[in-house]
Amino acid sequence: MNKTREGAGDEFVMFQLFNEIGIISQLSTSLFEQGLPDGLSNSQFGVLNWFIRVDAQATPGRLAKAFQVTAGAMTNTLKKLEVKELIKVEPDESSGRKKKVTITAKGREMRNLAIAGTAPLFEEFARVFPAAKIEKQLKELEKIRQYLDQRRYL
Amino acid sequence: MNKTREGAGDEFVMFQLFNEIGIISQLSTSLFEQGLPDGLSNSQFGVLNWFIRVDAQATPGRLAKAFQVTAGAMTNTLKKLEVKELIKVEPDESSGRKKKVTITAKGREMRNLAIAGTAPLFEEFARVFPAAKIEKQLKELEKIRQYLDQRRYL
DNA sequence: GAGAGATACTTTAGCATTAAACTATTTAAT
DNA sequence: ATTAAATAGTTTAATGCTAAAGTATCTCTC
Repeated sequence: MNKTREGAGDEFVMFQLFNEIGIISQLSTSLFEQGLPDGLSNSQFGVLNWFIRVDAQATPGRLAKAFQVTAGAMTNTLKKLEVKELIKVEPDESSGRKKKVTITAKGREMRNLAIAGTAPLFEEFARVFPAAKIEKQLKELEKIRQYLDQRRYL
Repeated sequence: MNKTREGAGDEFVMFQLFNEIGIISQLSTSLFEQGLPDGLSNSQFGVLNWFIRVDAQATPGRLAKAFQVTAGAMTNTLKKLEVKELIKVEPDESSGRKKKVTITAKGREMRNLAIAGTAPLFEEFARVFPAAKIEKQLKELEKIRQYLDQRRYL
């Protein structure tokens, strides 16, 4: 969202909040990607990490929902990962329009490299920002995200 | 308690925070842009609004810093605005490599349309989220942003 | 069982962003 | 004065994202 906006207080604060969030998103993504292995983007890492943390397989649609991006965006990300052989994409037995996506051994290695490469950054943040406060922060932001997510289909 | 595990937890929370922030940034920008006048993007609005709220003129470099984007990104945004005649770009008297950017009358009108078009959204948010909490949130996020901003030049 | 509608995914066009290479101008140092 | 380095801005190539149009497949209703 955008910067300073004139207006009556309450609305303006919300505007500032989105603004701050936009900048943090940009800066943190940029910083994070510097720690990622050669050529692996934030989005791509997200997908690999999902396979380790959530489920061993998924459809493109499920992943798109998980990351709150459009199906087109996910198609794009998956294509990049497939070319690099970090994931495998197969037709789904149960339905002709679905696809089954899984992570490959090479994908797991890459994910571990990514974790290793970015760990120092997160350790640093954990030292600088008290976890208790961050957790509170996180809960509030989750509410906002949930509202936005529900709101978009209006 | 296992100290190692605890430490790992702290880092994970930070990871989640950035994740949540990324999604909110995406969703809020998308929602915000729906309220903008035809063809005006978030970034473009940001620049127009800056001229009203901060200063009547600027160099491209100053704007790039203000929005925490690269010079190339700002060049791109300014070009779009110039084509639409919402800003005017002139050579700077004082230096041959600088440029002087100002907003046009048309640009002011467009900015006002943008404010009008997006006001309902912010009113809605102000109704849903208590301003006091948002302000606290904002202050915490500002700290994180400041840290990130300082951290990036390391 | 045929047609309408929903669902899953892909493609295209357009916007944003970064990083890095490139031009041009100004400043500083020798 | 020359030359080297810093500064201001642009360009290019790559990424990400959305929205909207397009394809194919499944499901449901009549």
